[in-house]
Amino acid sequence: MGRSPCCEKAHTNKGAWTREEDQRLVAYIKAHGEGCWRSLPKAAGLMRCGKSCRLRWINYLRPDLKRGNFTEEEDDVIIKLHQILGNKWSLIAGRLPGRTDNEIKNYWNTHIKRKLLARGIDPKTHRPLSGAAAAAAAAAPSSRPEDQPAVCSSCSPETSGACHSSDDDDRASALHHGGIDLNLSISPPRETPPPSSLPTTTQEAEATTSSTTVVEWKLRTPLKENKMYHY
DNA sequence: AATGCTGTCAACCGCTTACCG
DNA sequence: GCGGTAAGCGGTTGACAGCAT
Repeated sequence: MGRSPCCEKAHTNKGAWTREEDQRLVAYIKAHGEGCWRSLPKAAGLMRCGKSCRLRWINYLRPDLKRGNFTEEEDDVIIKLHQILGNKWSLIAGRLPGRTDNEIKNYWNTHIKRKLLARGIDPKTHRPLSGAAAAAAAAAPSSRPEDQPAVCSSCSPETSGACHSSDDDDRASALHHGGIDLNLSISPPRETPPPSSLPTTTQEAEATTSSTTVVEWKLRTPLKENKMYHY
């Protein structure tokens, strides 16, 4: 006895989404809101499974998404949160308005991991690499003081990786690391960014002015911004 | 110009968790 | 409390773009 499939695979599209599919999904959600993902594809006239629709909406079409490069501040927050939370991408994403778990996960795997390794830090444990790995890292170009491990000053390198083992200690740990209040209390993720996190770039400013504008901007976005489109 | 390699990231897969009757 | 279903999550894959040779 296996799991029942999430959808009728024989009659569903897979792979990259087309512009028309995006438009259908956006139009449906704008009209009816995010409801039952399982029934949404049929209602919206999409030959996709609900999971696929949900992913497409959450990771690409949501109007409150912030596109573009991660800032140094975001990098730091991700590193600090990962040190505390581990691979809990959705929790990390919840602290970075406009960023998705998938985006952060990809960014971690492609950029931050390498950045930490270059600093001689094990991206899994956030502890300094030992032996040959450390030597190799030492030869790497980035060895500035500000590039030193994101390990709290009161933790020794030997203990930093395991110094916050208790879940009950998350809040204290958040305050403990880097001196920033990460406020890890549980709250509904993906909320609209607070006024204090107003966009700074023109594009971001445009992206927060209206949902319609953003969706239209995304659907107009050239191939470079969305290389998976096969329009 | 052609080919191979590498980096990026959207999308899929399968497992876990939450919810409901 | 139990079982079924839907949603959520994290790991992985694969297509594409750009760079190096």
